[in-house]
Amino acid sequence: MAQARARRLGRAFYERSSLVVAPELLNKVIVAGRCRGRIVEVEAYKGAEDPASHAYRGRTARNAVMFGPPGHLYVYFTYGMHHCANVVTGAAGVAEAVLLRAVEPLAGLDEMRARRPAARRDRDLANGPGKLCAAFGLDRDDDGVDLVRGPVRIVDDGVAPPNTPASSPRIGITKAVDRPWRWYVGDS
DNA sequence: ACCGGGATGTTCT
DNA sequence: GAACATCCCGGTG
Repeated sequence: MAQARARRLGRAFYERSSLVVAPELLNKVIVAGRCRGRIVEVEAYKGAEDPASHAYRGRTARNAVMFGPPGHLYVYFTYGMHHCANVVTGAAGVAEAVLLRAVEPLAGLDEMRARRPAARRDRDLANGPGKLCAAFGLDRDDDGVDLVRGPVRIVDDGVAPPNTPASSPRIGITKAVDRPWRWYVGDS
């Protein structure tokens, strides 16, 4: 079926609370080079009010991008092996971000398979925060890239977010585990 | 299918 | 020195 032309999200989209931006990122498309994927799972983190956030105890070298202007990528390295990618939201100086937890591959699957040899099925290429960074080739070099003007981008291709996205507590954290700040596309 | 443990190195206490 | 916004493999049922 015909699809509206993809349009890059503007700065204003990101300059809002992570709790608002997170569910709206569902069904948007992340693009890096030839690779494209539909965002199907996200989590919100809110610096000062959120003990689970990297920014909770203030600015450090690692989390500096979270304190910068919205619409940039915050990429960090963890567990000695994996990278995770976040979309920085909120005004400059407000350390909020949305973790990209899962993406459904749309294009560039050959590149993704080459970078994710452990994935047995295509659906396993990017269904996790570390996996999607590997599949799309995101690493520390992408920390701070501008999603509005830079090489990695997030676009709206005409597929609306779910009207009532499924939500649940966040995953893989040990603090503030009760907050239902994870959203996902139900049938994915 | 589900569960348990090990890998691996940066960051912060 | 501990914790970590994770992933993979090999066990068992």
